[in-house]
Amino acid sequence: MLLYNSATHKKDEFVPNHPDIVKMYTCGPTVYHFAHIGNLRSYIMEDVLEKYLRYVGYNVKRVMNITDVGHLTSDADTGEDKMLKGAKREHKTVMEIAQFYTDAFFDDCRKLNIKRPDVVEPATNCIDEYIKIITKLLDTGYAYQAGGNVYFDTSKLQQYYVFNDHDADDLAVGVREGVEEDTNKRNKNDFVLWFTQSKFEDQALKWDSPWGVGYPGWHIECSGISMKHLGEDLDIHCGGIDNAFPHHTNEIAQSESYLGHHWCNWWVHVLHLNTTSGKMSKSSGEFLTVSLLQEKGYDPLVYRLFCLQSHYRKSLVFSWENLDNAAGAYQKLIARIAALKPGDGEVDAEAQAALREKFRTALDNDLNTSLAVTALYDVLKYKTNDATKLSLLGEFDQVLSLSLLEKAEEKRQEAAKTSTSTAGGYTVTGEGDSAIDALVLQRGEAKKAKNFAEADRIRDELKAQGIEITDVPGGAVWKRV
RNA sequence: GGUGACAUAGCCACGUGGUAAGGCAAGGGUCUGCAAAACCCUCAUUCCCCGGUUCAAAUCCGGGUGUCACCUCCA
Repeated sequence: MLLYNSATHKKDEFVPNHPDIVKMYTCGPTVYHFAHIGNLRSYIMEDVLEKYLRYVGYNVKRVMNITDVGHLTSDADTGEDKMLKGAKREHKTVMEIAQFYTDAFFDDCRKLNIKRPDVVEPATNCIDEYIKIITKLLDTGYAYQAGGNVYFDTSKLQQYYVFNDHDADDLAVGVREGVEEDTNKRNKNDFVLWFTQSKFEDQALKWDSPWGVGYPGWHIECSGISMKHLGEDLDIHCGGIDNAFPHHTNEIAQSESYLGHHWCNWWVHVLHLNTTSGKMSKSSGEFLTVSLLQEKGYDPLVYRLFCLQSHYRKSLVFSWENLDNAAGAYQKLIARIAALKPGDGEVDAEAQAALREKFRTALDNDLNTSLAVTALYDVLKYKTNDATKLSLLGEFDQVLSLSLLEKAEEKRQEAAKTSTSTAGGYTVTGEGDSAIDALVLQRGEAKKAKNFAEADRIRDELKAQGIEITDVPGGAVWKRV
């Protein structure tokens, strides 16, 4: 498959380092607050990538970190630890905050059918790894101590900027006011590998190290965790586009300096979800969470479909109108699948191969999920039996994870879970409530007598109770909506 | 200021040189007392603008304009 690589700025044919396994690393959440749906867009798209790799036959080992320490609100030495900030806000300990929001994150993932990575590793579990790496970087001259901290020396590198052509001097311009310069740094881009106790007042998370009691910098975490679980090389490293610089740039710097050789082959960056007024963030505008979508009556999978209809390398604009668009599409899609008959015919291998080809061609081209969704409609429209269609839809959904067959089955069962009352040749089908059946029968009588005012009155009355009546030949069907 | 993207119908969106996918919405029809649902049909002579290359350009090149992101915590 062709997969765009931020490091080469083009689509390259994906070939893993080892034929039997794809090593994939994903930057996980900083668990100081709920994830917003923009955060989750990245995880949805990465989930599709992982599942597609498995679908085409690769074994995948995927590792994700949980940032529960060391991620500062500023890249200088003066920022506040995000975890500590979250803990202060909610009057809890850092570990309580981490646990709570880690659980919340995976709960959101579950709702969006995002598979849990094979390895999920909190940053605080790997302190020894970081110390090992930092020690060697100091020994080999890639790092230095200053002001109690350990810094990575970017001037020791041949090429620091990997993803874009920044000029070091450009970085000075446009730096936001209020960010204090860290005078310990020898070079503007140097970053902290290890903070010492000077950063701590009375918080619990600190570890002993050769350079004093302290805690690790943010960037060292991903390098350490990746190497711990995936070894000295990596096929794919993914994350949000904002991580490209400085986070991933710094990861490459420290990892390759430590290893002495090339580290990761593919860098996959997912673009942001924006609102109509700009970038989505936790601090401004509506804080859009999966729970909020649910409160507003949306199935979280509607949001997944919304993301899949776009491409991961295009920024996507969220609006309620756009989400409604996806909601309508999802509902119709499920209804059409529910109308297919499971036992209808033998699976037609020839038809299957033709349709499968379209699906694979789409995803083989840098994960074109929009066309992969179109492939679902191609299946529904194709002139073949329902058994073939259902088998293909189920197969494609291994990758797309829209719960197509499950939702369709639910819909079928809902339709089957009904009772009927009959009077005068008029059959009422409902959810088993004789009082409501009686009213609907009354409406049938009124209709028969051409008393449409009365018929509509009863329909309105039931509608006020959240009950919807649909006329069918020889009777009516009612359900709670 | 630097860097990198993007610009296709009312909306979302595919398309990477050979007569503009798909979805949502909308309109018309079948059905219905009316609705709803379902099904059928319709819906961009044109792809931000101006030049150029070519037998052929939404696609390539040059120049504009606009939007967004990153450079600074953020997925």
